[in-house]
Amino acid sequence: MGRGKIEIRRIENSTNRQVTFSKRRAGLVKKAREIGVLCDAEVGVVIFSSGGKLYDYCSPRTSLSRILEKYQTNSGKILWDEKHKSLSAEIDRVKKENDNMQIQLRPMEHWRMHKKNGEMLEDEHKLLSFRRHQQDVELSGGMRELEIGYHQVQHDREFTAQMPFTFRVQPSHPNLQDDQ
Amino acid sequence: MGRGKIEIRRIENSTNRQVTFSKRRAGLVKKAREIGVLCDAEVGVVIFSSGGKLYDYCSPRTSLSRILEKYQTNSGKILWDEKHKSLSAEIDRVKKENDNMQIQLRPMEHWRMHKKNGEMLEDEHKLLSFRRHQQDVELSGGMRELEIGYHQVQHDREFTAQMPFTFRVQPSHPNLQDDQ
DNA sequence: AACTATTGATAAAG
DNA sequence: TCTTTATCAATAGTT
Repeated sequence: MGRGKIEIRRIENSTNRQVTFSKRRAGLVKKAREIGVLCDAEVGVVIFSSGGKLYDYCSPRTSLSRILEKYQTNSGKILWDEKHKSLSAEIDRVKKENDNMQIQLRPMEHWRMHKKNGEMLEDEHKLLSFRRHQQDVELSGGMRELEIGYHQVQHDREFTAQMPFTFRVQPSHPNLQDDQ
Repeated sequence: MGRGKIEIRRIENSTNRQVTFSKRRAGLVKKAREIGVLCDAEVGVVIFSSGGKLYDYCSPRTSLSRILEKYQTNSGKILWDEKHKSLSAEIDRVKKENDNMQIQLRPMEHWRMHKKNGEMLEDEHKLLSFRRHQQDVELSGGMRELEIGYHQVQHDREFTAQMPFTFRVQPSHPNLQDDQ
């Protein structure tokens, strides 16, 4: 449709190609809009010029995103394979890191439990801590080295901060079973 | 272009709409193919009929997938689908878990250094751990609950909420001041 | 960019 | 649906 018929093959003249591209791109988008309106269809168009410039059209009341979502569920094709793969790979990587840490944490977990269960009253907790601390002293034969480890293993920030080291008692104490 | 001019508005007659859709869809795809060849462009077209049927076209030597990849990098628009969102969310979640564990691990690392420094012998450590564990059992009145906690240590808050109240200890215990 | 002669697309009919 | 055909629309080449 023009002053003469043309073969459908790459236009070698760069200027002509550029001009034809502009004209036909406008035509394509117009057609896309028209079929959308006339036939109540959803249309998405993406065009890259030979220079790499991007143009696109999408029916109103939707988005390329939504159209492509529909495309995937309808066609079964996955358009995001690459991104999918890299995301999945990252998840695997981080999860492995996670597992490793969990293994390292395991020895601490029983210990940490106590702090968590909320069923131990504040006083009980203090007592237990105290007794543990004392055991540490007995075992190690001194306070100095253990203080560091003690504070850190405890892991309960508030408590650790509050626990006074000045507050030592004699080596022997009733234990809970004995109490009853 | 036809036996008469038509307004560009939804064709109410269902049959006409269907027929027009078929014709114009073919026309649109033809135009897409032509601009691709003539102008050395890449074109992707996705069409959904009002009945929800999918049609698409894509320039040869590429794929919708690749075109859309290019679309994203070029436009900066994100066409993520739901799966991607959920994958990204999972990455965030696992990474946070990771961070938490790292914080928990920190004290153990100090502790290990201790060990390396030779301030605590392996046997001493084992003994201490054992005695602590024993105390735990005594205090809580059993292992069962501990096992539960063991698996859930990571999710402190939820865990606290879930923890059954069955395993309380008696309210009265010697307090440290009284001991003396 | 506009113009316009021509071809191309297609609405309606068969 | 498919084909035909009369018309309108798109656009190649020109200015």
